[in-house]
Amino acid sequence: MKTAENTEKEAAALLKDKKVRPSMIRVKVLKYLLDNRNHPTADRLFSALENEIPTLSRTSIYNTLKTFLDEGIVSEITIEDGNSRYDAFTGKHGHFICEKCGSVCDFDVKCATCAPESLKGYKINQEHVYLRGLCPNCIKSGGDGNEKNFRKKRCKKSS
Amino acid sequence: MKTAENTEKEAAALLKDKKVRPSMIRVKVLKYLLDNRNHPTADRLFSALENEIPTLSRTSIYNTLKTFLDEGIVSEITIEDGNSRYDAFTGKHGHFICEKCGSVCDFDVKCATCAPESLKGYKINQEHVYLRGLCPNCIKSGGDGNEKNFRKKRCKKSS
DNA sequence: CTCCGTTTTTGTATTAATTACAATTTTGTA
DNA sequence: TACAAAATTGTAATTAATACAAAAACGGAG
Ligand SMILES: [Mn+2]
Ligand SMILES: [Mn+2]
Ligand SMILES: [Zn+2]
Ligand SMILES: [Zn+2]
Repeated sequence: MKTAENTEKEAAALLKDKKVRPSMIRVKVLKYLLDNRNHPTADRLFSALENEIPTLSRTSIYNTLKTFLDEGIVSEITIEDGNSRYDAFTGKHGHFICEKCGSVCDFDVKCATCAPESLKGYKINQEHVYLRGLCPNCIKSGGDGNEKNFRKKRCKKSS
Repeated sequence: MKTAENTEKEAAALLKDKKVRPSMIRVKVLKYLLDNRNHPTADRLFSALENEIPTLSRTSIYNTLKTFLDEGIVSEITIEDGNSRYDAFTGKHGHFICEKCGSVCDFDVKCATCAPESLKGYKINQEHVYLRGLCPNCIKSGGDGNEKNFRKKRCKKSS
């Protein structure tokens, strides 16, 4: 089975592999992302780790994520405006966001969108497929999914 | 041919169709989006229209866009974090953003991503396909597309 | 181990997009 | 024309993200 120690070592190894010094913060951030495929925001990462690392600062989270992005260790999910989320799972997949509860989950993208011929001459670095809608939980708990205005609200906490 | 007056009428008709009162601001915003398929930000819309409507306020742009979103008249493109863009072209298509110059262009999405079976029980309202990379212009003008750190900068003006 | 330059982390201030909200203006209609 | 409803505006507030410089931790040479 996969123990906590295991993912910690896995994270450290992954970082060394990419020539990123495996500092405590970096390892813990990457471990969190490997253990929790919940596509956290920077703020959620901070909240999740501030107990474990009492001196942690938000700036460190942003610095760490920027390093990871530059090295291709994580990808940024901009499915929601003004709240970037991060993903360390590198396999090709799409993201679904529930417009009511804000949770983001993965799904398989079957047919590649593949570079269309109308983009000849363009260099394509990343491909993202995003779906928006309602998750089963939110469908159950009222709301037929046709309400207007279930748009993003400005709220610090989001899952 | 399509005259300026024509798109103005077209915009007004589209609004009436959706039971949205075709006020001057609403018509001009929608007309701009129909005439210019450049996926403007709220700020770009404001800049484009403030001459024509000297009393215009940014809040009105935001209000207008919110109304349009609620009525499904435009869609929001969150391809870039912290800078929503808007699109009045409702046909199914994907968006490419150049990571260097920030321009956004359309492309045809051939094969539908279509609701995957792993999302049974989910209600899907929207589908977005985003590509990121370099446009031909930016490839020409130096930069092989493999630089690190050509990520978003905080800058008011972006095309 | 100690010294010293490099890297990482932190704290604070700043930027900028978006929202909240109340006041004002405009509009449609009786 | 008169009045209620809707649209527009201005200002203040919120908040994610960045800039930047100071402090701390690290790591190799001697
Ligand atoms: Mn994912
Ligand atoms: Mn488009
Ligand atoms: Zn939900
Ligand atoms: Zn470009």
